Amino acid sequence: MKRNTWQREAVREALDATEGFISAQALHSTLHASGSPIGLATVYRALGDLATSGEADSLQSPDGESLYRACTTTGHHHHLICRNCGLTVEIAADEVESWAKRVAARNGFTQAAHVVDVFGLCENCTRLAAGE
Amino acid sequence: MKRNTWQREAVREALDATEGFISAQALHSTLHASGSPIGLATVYRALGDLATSGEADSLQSPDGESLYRACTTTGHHHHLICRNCGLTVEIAADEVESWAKRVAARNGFTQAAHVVDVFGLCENCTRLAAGE
DNA sequence: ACGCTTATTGATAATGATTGTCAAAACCAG
DNA sequence: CTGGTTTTGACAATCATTATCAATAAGCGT
Repeated sequence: MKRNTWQREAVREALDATEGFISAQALHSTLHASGSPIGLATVYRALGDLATSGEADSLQSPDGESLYRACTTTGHHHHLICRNCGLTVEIAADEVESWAKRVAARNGFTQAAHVVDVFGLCENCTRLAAGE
Repeated sequence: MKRNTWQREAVREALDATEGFISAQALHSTLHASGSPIGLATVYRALGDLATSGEADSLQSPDGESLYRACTTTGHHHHLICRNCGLTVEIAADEVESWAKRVAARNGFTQAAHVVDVFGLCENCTRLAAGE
């Protein structure tokens, strides 16, 4: 059975309160900083569970860390991420969903999961970069 | 200055000879198996260089490893990767290209790069998994 | 061909994120 | 409250990758 513990709540809340993606380590630090004695391993477990149950998104940063983010929408979706400031926009992509399925099927693949993320410079950072 | 060493050549060749993506560790093992005394650190360095110079593609596997692959096509393309045996199919995706551009533009993003990879089980591994 | 300067190598230590372990504590149904 | 399990958390273990640094070897000028 799945139990409700304050730890899991704490992780969920901390994640909700976070803008953009955050690493498990960083989230653990944040929690500690606000006085929670939660253990690191527990944060990993909680994040893993949230990701599995679809309540959180996860992706790999270019340097190999796993980053997590609270899902605002319930469905499956992808991200548009500013590589400079970390701003994240959730994007629905039915178009891509069906494409991925089609391509997988055409090649005999099953259980297709996909990683579709767009990195770029957001409007703001574009301006900054231009003026620099 | 950039020097030419047999080690770098060896890595390039081993990568060329490999179907699909391979991890640095695996490539090192392969090289060792074929009698090369090349060091692990050197394989990492060589792969990093190849990736930087655009002679190789790199991506992160879902479990955090960095995978490398010699570029066969010069153009931009994506991958369909078997998560069990590593079989890789290169897929062109004009559809996705234009989608990514459109989405980025609509949100004010510039310099959009994207990561679009589909992981699944290839025909073969699907059969194996089913019979298991 | 020779030596010299300096990039490169490679064995190993260090790092850093993540996962495994397992006894103690917490949860929830009855 | 009590019993049966799940969950926690401190810490060890793992695993990929990076840093260290003395020894080696590339490629230049001669």
